Amino acid sequence: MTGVRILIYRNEKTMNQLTTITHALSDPTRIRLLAACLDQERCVCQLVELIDLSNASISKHLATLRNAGLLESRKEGRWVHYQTQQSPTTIIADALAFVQTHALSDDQIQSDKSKLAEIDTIDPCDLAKMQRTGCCIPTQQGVSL
Amino acid sequence: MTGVRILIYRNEKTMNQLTTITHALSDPTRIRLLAACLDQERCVCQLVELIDLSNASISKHLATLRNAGLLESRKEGRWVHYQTQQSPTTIIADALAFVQTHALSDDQIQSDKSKLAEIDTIDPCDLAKMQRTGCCIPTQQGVSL
DNA sequence: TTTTCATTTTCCAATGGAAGAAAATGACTG
DNA sequence: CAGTCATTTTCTTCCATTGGAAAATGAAAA
Repeated sequence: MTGVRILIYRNEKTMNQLTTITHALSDPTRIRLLAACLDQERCVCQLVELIDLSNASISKHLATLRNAGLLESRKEGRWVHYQTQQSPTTIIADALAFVQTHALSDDQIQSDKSKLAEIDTIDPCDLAKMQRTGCCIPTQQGVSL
Repeated sequence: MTGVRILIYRNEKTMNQLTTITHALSDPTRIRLLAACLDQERCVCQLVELIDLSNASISKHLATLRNAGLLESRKEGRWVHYQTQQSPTTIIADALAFVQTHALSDDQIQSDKSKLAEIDTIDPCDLAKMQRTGCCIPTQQGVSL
């Protein structure tokens, strides 16, 4: 058989997906949220605790990241858990790698890491209650946060 | 000497640079401009010819890409030539590679490639004159564009 | 079933980005 | 120097995005 068919993929939605992803990555709050979910799953109330914005705003930022395909969410009762896309296409994998490579040296992201370590020591139910009531919850190590 | 100093770079401007770059990449017109400059230097009038927007808009988009560090410009008399950053930092190199890898399969970018090949056959002075006067310039192969 | 509650959506005000027209720049040309 | 001209900047308008408050959702708990 002579002659070679070269198949060239032309995808008219490539641009759309590309700019949806870069737009999702163009906001510092969303970079912080993504970085917070890079190494482990986080529930919304943990992310609200991390970042000083209303839960409505955090929720919208998370939706933007999920719609771009960078995060995925899992519902467990009343709680929603977010983590980075576990079945990434190459473009998503590359975008996540880009953030992983270039965001972690940022001071804010570093201090977020520390605060997340603290947040991890608190029962999410207590976290949510604190956010609801605006009060601190006493823990074994004293009063948290 | 015992003890190891581990130097951790903490850069408070990392986030700023990261989002400046991703914001520059979050617009289809800017992706097209960047893609057009990936393989060779282009002057503004060539890019205006490629994309159906005012020269003012093109100029502003190019400035955004240059301010992000993705493009660099070279002035030659009244003409300004743009090309991709020739001394890229790692984040810039990664961003350019991201576009190179994921934008080229887009239909619009593909047809831009074809049109750029046509544009390359035209003397930039004629191009500028066409844009000035709104008239076509006859060429050896007939009437261009 | 009614209440509680974590999260999302809706609504509105404020901000930011993108577009073109026209003025301004800065450099060649006569 | 005056004129021409490629490009950039300014100005204004329009549309998209962000943020919080409050209503809506939907799932557990009482």
